[in-house]
Amino acid sequence: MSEENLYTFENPEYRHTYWHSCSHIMAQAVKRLWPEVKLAIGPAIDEGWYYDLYAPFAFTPEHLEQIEAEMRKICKEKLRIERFELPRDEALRFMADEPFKVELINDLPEGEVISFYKQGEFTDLCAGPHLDSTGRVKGNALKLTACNAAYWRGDSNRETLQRIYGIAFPKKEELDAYLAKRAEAFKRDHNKLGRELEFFTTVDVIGQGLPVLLPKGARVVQLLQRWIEDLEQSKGYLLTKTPLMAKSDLYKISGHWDHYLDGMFVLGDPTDETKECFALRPMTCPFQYQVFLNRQRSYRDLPMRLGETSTLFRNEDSGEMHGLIRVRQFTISEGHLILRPDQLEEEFKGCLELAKYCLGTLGLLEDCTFRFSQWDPANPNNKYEGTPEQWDEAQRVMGQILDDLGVEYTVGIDEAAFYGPKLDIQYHNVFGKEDTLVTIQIDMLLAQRFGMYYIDENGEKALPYIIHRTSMGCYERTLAYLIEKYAGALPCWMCPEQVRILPVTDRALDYARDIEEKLLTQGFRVTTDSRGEKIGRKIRDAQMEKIPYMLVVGDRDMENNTVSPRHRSGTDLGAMSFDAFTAMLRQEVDSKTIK
RNA sequence: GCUGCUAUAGCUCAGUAGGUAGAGCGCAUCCUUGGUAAGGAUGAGGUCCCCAGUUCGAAUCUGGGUAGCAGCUCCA
Repeated sequence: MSEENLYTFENPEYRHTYWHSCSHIMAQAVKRLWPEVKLAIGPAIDEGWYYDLYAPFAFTPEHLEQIEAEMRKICKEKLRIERFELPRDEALRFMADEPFKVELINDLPEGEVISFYKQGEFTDLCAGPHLDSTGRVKGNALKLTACNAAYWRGDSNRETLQRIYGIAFPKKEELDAYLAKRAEAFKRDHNKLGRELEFFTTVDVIGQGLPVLLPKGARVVQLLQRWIEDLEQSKGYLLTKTPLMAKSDLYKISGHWDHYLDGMFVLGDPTDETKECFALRPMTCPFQYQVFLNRQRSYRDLPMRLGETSTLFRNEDSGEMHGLIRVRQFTISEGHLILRPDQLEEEFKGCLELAKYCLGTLGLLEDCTFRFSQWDPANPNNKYEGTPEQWDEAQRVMGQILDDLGVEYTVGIDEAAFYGPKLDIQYHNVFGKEDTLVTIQIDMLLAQRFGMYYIDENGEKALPYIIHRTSMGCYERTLAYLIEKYAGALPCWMCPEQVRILPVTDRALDYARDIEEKLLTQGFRVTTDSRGEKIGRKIRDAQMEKIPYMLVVGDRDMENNTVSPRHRSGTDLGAMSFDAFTAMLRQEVDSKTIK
């Protein structure tokens, strides 16, 4: 970074510092307006900053406007921002009226420097760094964007604070551009667009987290499912179909009863030992293992690759549901590979390549990153199965494989499954939020619990390694991200309606029906707009519904026996023969082209 | 689960200091219709989310649910 770029927004450190100073200005403004408000923490984040506050009232949009106005004043006052340090006891006395700050100071390790930043009458406990003056912040290019709840120290057992988010730029135009971009992203929100375009809906009497897939959504999921099942067949996977529920006994063997009970829908009374108790399955593993256990297996049977389009049920807390992304019932391209140790690396590689191929074909891979999710050795609760030695071994093997494959990843501590480490493929959506799309896990524990031995080449019983994996994650979530990625205009091959025929006048209706029939016969998804509306209206409606191709047919086409396709992007492809059109469409569909 | 906000026609929303409701778009019928984003007329549609309470009377006030949204916490 050259000298002149050091203090520009191009420099992430400067940007961070700028936003951090904004958070102090915001806290100062709040303190001026409502001195009784207590301060928690106020860091810079990827986009802007927030400050967590404890107030005896709830902040409203009107409050935020007042705070913004006061912030502008503070910017104009050009207060010098000065750093100073205090010994611990003085620091505690200085912050005696701020209980959260006191807790922070008390938690600082012995010998740690305790620094403060002062601007005018306001001083905050802070490690810095900061700008040198509040005058550096452009008052008319800042905006408080939201106010929400947040737990003190991220702990749901502690105080609920109010978190005010803000964003700022050096120039007003940049702020306006940012806000406009954000508004655009909201239009792509699958939860809004997916409902508008009739991919799914929710019904209050069905319940939270249980979306109804409407014909369009159901068709997309079916097409994805067929594609994945065929693909997995071509990779040597065996298809299974296992029950959606089982007696509690199964989950007791697998460990789900001990580690996942809160997340399960239990049918019956688990405390009544005289009656059978069932539970809907939250994962497929213990069911699919029964396929391996069906008979004695030889080392020659391995690798055994099992795949299943598997519907799962997880009893999420009521506040967790979100559109198609977080639901209580979902269907995943699930699978387990049962392996000899010497097959682990190659099969893991195969799983990773398959997932990358699937996400790449969908066009989602470019927005993905990889996370090596590990256990937390210091985790005080009983979240994980197995011994530290087993975990170290599983993570060592997985780390080795990832390095051998040259996968660039971040490490997520305490993100592992209860039975083993994971490679998570994280999708970053239009709002910059991330979610797991695909996960590939190594499990060195459950085989033993289920007694899944095979006979090795020496005639001895041996424990296999197991990979839990998915090809493209769960269908509902993937559909959500496809809607956002393409703003509803899905690639033609997975579109519920690929072609809409638009007769220019009623005279062309029979001709349109004729073409529709022929396209249907060839396996394309097509409808005819037979409404007595003018052609411009029909085109507008088809475009709003993001139909890939419109076939406008009128007298001219009837005379010449042609069709006049028009792509949803606006491209008019001109008159062509029916065969030429279907050949083009067939090519696009078969190659899964994205356009 | 926690905090805050929200719920009126298929959709987007207005409305009433408590007296059973409106607009635009959409939908249906008829007319119109030769070409790239809104042709016309007529009409049908509402337990104003649900259940209690207050009241002569509740869509409106109060309480409790349910669902949706934002975020936190948790997760695919």
